[in-house]
Amino acid sequence: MTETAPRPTLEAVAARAGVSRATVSRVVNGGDGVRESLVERVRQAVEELGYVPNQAARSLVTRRHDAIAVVIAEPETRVFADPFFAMQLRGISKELTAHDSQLVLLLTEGRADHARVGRYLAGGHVDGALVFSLHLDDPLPGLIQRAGVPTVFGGRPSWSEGTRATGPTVYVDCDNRGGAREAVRHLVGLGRTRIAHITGALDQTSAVDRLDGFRDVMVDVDPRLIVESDFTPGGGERAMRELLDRCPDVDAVFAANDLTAYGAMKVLREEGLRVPEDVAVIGFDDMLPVAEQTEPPLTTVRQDIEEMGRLMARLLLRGLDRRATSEGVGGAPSSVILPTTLVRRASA
Amino acid sequence: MTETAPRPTLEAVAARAGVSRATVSRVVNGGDGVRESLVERVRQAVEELGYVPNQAARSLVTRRHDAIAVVIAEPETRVFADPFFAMQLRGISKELTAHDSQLVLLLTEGRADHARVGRYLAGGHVDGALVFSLHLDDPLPGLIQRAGVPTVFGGRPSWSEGTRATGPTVYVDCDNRGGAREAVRHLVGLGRTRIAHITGALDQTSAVDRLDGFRDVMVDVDPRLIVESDFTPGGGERAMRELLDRCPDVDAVFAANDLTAYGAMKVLREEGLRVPEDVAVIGFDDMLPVAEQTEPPLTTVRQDIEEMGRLMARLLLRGLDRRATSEGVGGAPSSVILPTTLVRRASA
DNA sequence: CTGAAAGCGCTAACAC
DNA sequence: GTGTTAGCGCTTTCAG
Repeated sequence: MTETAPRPTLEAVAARAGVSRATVSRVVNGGDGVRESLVERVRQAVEELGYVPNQAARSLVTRRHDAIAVVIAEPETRVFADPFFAMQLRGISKELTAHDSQLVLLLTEGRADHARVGRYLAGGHVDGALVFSLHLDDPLPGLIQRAGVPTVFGGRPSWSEGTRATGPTVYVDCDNRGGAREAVRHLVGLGRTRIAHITGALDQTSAVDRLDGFRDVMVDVDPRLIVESDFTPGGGERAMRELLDRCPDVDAVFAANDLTAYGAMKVLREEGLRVPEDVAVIGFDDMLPVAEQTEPPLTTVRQDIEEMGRLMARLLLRGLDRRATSEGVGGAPSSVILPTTLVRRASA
Repeated sequence: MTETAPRPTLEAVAARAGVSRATVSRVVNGGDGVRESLVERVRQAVEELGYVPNQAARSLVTRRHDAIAVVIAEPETRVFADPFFAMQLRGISKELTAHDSQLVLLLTEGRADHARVGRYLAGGHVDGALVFSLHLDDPLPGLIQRAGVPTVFGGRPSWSEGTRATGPTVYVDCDNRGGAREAVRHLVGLGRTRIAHITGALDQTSAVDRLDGFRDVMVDVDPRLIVESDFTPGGGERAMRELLDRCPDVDAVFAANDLTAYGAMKVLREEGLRVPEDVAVIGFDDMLPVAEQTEPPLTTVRQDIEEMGRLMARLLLRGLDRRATSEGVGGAPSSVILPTTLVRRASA
């Protein structure tokens, strides 16, 4: 705890530099159209006084805040289970920093918080929002779009197919379906014939898309080879047990993510089955702390999570800049699907 | 991307309710000292117009922002390796929400960002800061304190012993030393005699404190039983190998955190040693996704990370409120050390 | 208990 | 180029 000192104002700088407030303002905001000698004098005054612009005063007139909100709605679980959001946040943070914008983090837990977030966003405190819409039935994304705040979503929202009244939905995601296909094809290329899939939580589009990718390749798959799970290690364990029970002849597993694969491998080991000799295992995400630590190291589908975060921010900022300048130069930003790559390690 | 609608102002509400701006302002900010009937009328007008106060305008005059910054300085690694920060953030977020404050997240990577963060904090954009000072030599915490922003630190800062010119340093931490002692005593109670310690990164006070706790109990420990590591699973593996090499007779390991314990157990298994029969293992943190998933489940020292976050926020807010009202009621807030508890599972 | 009036610090037209 | 002049939307004395 320390004391707050009074801050010098534009006025003070102007006085010290012997110019008008307007001139100081111009210099502070880029300084074009001001004589070089004056620019220098103002700069010096700013320096000497330790002047820092008052953001509140500036926002009041510009109606910009140089701040964007990141909304993460997660009733509990996943935010902690894997470092997914931390990485995404880092990507977002980097991009915002480069753009001199601040990151306002809004974490919600349950409906009680929805109203609060809606109000905040509608309140015009931020220039835009980055929202992670994890569950199909989450009302929050809708609320947010209705709030009239420029928004980019992380992960394909469930309604992404159509166009809402408010305009096209912009989102960033990785190629879940294509990545899944590549993983399964790899398993097929290995000569495996009884290839199973442990799904993610099917109320999230990423899980649905990965399942679709699996089906794309395994067209007439024995339905018993698909077992529903939830993206967690514990879920992976339960699913693997069930799978082994239903189909003892399974010789490969494509797990919806690395954590699930980890759980599955644990069960496989307990059952005395060797990976990959008896059962090949492949994950999704390439969450380093997990994928490199399994035994054997996990073959998996990599998505560049940090880049996804960076891209979300970039898309949003670009949209904001566009509307700020000549409305409509270059067309509205559209969604981006990032490619995935198969990372071969030892498990498949 | 959507369009931003014009927002109703206080003026509009006043007109609609047939009162003055001042009255509306009073109602919006608590409404004491206003006749009940008017309060009602204003409330209704607010409702009908969907009025939301303009925070910038308000801040301009009140000089408060109802926002606090969370600064996380982490050159790379740990932020992702474990869900530590995610949990802490959730705790912070909950407390801030209850206090109607916003969370501005500042992630830094390296010195380049220090200036930026320093400027931001000094710029008076937020009412206070919550800072995670992870490394002993990090210049950022000092910078921040100098910026004159009320601050609470997460984890004991290295200089916590003395009092800085700016006043006492307030921080929240768990009882690393006591927790370590308890863990080691437990091992002793199990009849183990060759008890080793794999340290955390010793440029962090938490690692140093846990090591001290270990030493408190193992006063004349064979120095070969202490091996330095870095809080990561890979580090834990390397350390365990070295340990086994130096002291094949080791019969217990106290690892500086769960991730390290995980790495150590992996090596133990590879070497054909049973846990806990041959070597008992105990961790620190009780990071559920890790501790419950190891084989066998990990005995560990639990710290309530979310509560630490909540407490940091509470301490900061309390300090702010105090100075806002009658300066100095109840004395300056002081640091808090949260207790730890030993969670017995199967590994020790 | 309520209203009128004076800014908070800054930007953006518009003059000079 | 540079200064002057209006506010941005809100809170807060100060009268009434």
